Amino acid sequence: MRDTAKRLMDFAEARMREAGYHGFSFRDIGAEAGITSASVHHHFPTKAAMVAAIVQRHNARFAASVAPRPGETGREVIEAYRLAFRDALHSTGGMCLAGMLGAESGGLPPLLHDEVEQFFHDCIEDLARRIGGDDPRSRAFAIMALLEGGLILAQVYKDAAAFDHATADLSNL
Amino acid sequence: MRDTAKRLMDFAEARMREAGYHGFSFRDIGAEAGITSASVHHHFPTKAAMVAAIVQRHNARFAASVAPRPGETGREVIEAYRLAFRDALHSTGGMCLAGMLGAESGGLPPLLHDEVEQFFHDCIEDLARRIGGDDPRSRAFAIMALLEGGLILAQVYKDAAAFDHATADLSNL
DNA sequence: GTCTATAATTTGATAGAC
DNA sequence: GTCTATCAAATTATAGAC
Repeated sequence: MRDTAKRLMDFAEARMREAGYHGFSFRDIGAEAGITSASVHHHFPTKAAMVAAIVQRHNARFAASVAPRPGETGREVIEAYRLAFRDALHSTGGMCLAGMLGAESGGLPPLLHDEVEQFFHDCIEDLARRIGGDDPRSRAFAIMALLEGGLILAQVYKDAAAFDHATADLSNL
Repeated sequence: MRDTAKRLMDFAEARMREAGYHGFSFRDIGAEAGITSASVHHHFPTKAAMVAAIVQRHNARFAASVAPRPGETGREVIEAYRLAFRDALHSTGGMCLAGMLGAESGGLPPLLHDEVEQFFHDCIEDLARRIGGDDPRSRAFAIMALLEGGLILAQVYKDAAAFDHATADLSNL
């Protein structure tokens, strides 16, 4: 069933957000799902293809979680992004998937790098359109940088509060 | 000679800043230095020990590069940090070593995590003491997050200018 | 300090039975 | 869809010669 594929993606994404692309093997996540690595290959032909599917799902989910709301202010848009990152941190933990793979991108298949770049491109263009104010594009870069860096601090301190400290003043950017 | 050990550390650090802890093997960096992996083991007993030495060197170098200057203002301290990150990006490229390993820390030997946490602890305490103003500790978190996230953007876009866009307004934090 | 040789393990992946 | 069996390659690491 498609359900097993979804569970495998969930396990793999969780491990990647904690430890990166090389942080899981098909054996690892197969064991979590109760199947062998050969069976994982039935659902995904290669590791790169599996991770590509996971990144696409991640990008779509994130876009949906920050969808525009009628009458929103610039500060509300920024706060929506902050809460989207914060919710992911509190629910599944670890880094933003795109942030992790972006950091590691020097050693990843090019296909993955393109999907990761798409995530940042979409977020920054979306923010720049919606936040208003002066030089919205540079501020969009700053917002994404602060959110991603805030997740690194939470990862280092193993404490989601570090993200809150780092982003407390985000909407004044 | 100790010179070979230093060159091996340089090669390994460069690869880690681009691709993470799993982004190099002893064979890789041995080949860059013109020796075999067995010879690399003569200089460093294990990969974890080698990376631990590299992180310690990185932490010390960074601390020296942002050493206090008499009469400095808070804004000058923040700018010194920004330039330290920017110089590293322009010279050797890639992520901050501590930022990369911090992101990946869920899959690293505990010893390495401790050294990475030490880097962030030292930076944040140092910033909090020197920047002045309101709530310096939270602002220190924000500064480190923005700098680390700015490097992720530069990595994703393969363009150091992304770091400059993200951190243009850093000293107003 | 460096080499050859090799061990032990892990990994990504395939073939073919059920 | 899942299994057993297996493969080729890579990785970390060690032993011992030069």
